[in-house]
Amino acid sequence: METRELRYFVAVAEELHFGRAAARLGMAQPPLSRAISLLERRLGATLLERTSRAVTLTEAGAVLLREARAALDAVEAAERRTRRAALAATGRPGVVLATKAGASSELLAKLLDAYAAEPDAVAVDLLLCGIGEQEGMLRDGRADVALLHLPFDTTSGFDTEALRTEEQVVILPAGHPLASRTEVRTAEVTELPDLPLPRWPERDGTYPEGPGPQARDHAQLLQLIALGRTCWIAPESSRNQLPDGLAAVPVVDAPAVTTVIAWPPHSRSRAVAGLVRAATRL
Amino acid sequence: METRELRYFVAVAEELHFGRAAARLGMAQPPLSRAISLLERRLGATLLERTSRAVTLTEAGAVLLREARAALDAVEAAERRTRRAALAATGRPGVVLATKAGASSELLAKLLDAYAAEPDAVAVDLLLCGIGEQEGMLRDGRADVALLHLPFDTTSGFDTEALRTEEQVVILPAGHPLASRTEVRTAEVTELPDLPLPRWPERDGTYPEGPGPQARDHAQLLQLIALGRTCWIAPESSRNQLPDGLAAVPVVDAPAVTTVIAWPPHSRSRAVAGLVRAATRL
DNA sequence: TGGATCGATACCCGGGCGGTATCGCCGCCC
DNA sequence: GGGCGGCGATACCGCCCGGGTATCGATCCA
Repeated sequence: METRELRYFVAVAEELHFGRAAARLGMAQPPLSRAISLLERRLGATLLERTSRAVTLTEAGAVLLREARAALDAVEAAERRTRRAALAATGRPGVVLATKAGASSELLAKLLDAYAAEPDAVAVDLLLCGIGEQEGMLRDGRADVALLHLPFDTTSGFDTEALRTEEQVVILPAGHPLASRTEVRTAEVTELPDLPLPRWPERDGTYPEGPGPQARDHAQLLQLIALGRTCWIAPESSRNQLPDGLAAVPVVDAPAVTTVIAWPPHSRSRAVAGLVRAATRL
Repeated sequence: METRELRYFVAVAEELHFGRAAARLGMAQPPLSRAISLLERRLGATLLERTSRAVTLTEAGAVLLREARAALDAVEAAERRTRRAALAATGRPGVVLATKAGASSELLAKLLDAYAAEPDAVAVDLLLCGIGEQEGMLRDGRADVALLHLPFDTTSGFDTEALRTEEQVVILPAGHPLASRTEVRTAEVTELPDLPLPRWPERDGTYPEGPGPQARDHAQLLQLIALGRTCWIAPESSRNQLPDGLAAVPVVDAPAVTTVIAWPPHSRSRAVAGLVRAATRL
């Protein structure tokens, strides 16, 4: 199987429409139809059920869609990492660290300092990601190593080392009734009619429906809380950078957040190894 | 990048010789040379350093070799798993479980029994592997799920669930001086001049050099021990199936062996999920 | 210095991939 | 209910690219 065929199949399987898939691939519809049916013949499997009105995935098609995405990610990663390796050999070497935009910068700063102190440290390029984007970055080679936050992110398929576990707090306007409490429960926070939880943009840039205000980044969020429009549950380390006018109260039944450093399992890069070593020594 | 190019590069990188690589690929040498240099041009990276007497990998080439192998495994897995899914849809569904040939069958039997009792259980095809082969089987789709043994196997890149941890024993002829001891240390076993550890075949079928007798499988090994030609360190569960004339003595400083069930991280198969569920309930 | 080895280059050919035109099928709507 | 529109499949065509043979050029060894 060639990656071209996999790309074609993924396009059709995602669009469930040969015409649109062909447009997305920048080609005409007939050769795409042919390529798919040839693929089906070679695999000895029906991947798509077509009527002239609708295209649906078969069981085998669903399997191939999952596996093809993983395979294409691996091929893309091969290409990107090779390019980066070549660049590193003849120029400035570096390593790409993916981290959640707006996450506590304290641990990150300590990590960067500790790594910079290593004898063979190279430049660390930070890749600030939206929520849950880091895994894809690692998988397709845009990043070499990432900081993930359990249980929100999944470490599935990566090698990891746990760095720190912390409880969560709710961040409120200082004047709010709950702000004077010594602790709260999750239910009390999520059901506050006056402070609905904010809405974050999806991958496509649109916001989900709901009562909460729209927030695009960490700074906006803090502003919205200060204005008394929303509240937010966050790891307790975010207390350290809390501006005036905001209060943090422990949420006793919220799951503990574990920060882990993760890297692709076959990574043999000195830089990644160095970062991991520095991280575990923190 | 097309998988064809990756296959070409891996062949050359492994052989470090364009002629031999071309022969292995069943093609002539000139188009192979062209394909590689085209790949290098497109990547903007020198992958191989050639003199007319020797070919060596560059830094970038080494990266691509590792990544390309992983990517090709993923593509192969996509193909195999799709074929199996299609087969399962129109015939007898099944799941392939890779396990070490000659490992303790007791845990395996319990697992198979527990899974068979599940309401939607399908047939489990056993794939008996040589030492350390299971990981490759999982990676390239020849197996759907595997039983691995830490610390000998690595679970890198898979999702896992630990099933059991056990200490190790040394298996000796019953009449041997050590057989009456209540415990021994690793050094005492590995340095026995009268019972050198056996040699296992490599991937290519050849045996490493050494004093020990050659063994091909578990039965042969037990025979060799009974004959007083060798000894062997194994998990204590192997005591259960020990024939007459053999004795087992705990090795106090040998690492504990953990049996884990492992599966590819993006697996969504009902059968794999069922097996894992059954395994964790043991 | 000549031969052997090995990768690169030059040139040619055929198949496969992508394009256009068109068909066949099936809902839908007037 | 028949015409129409949307959609995937088929037919056919042209061209590019991947693979083949012949040969060159460099390097090492005798």
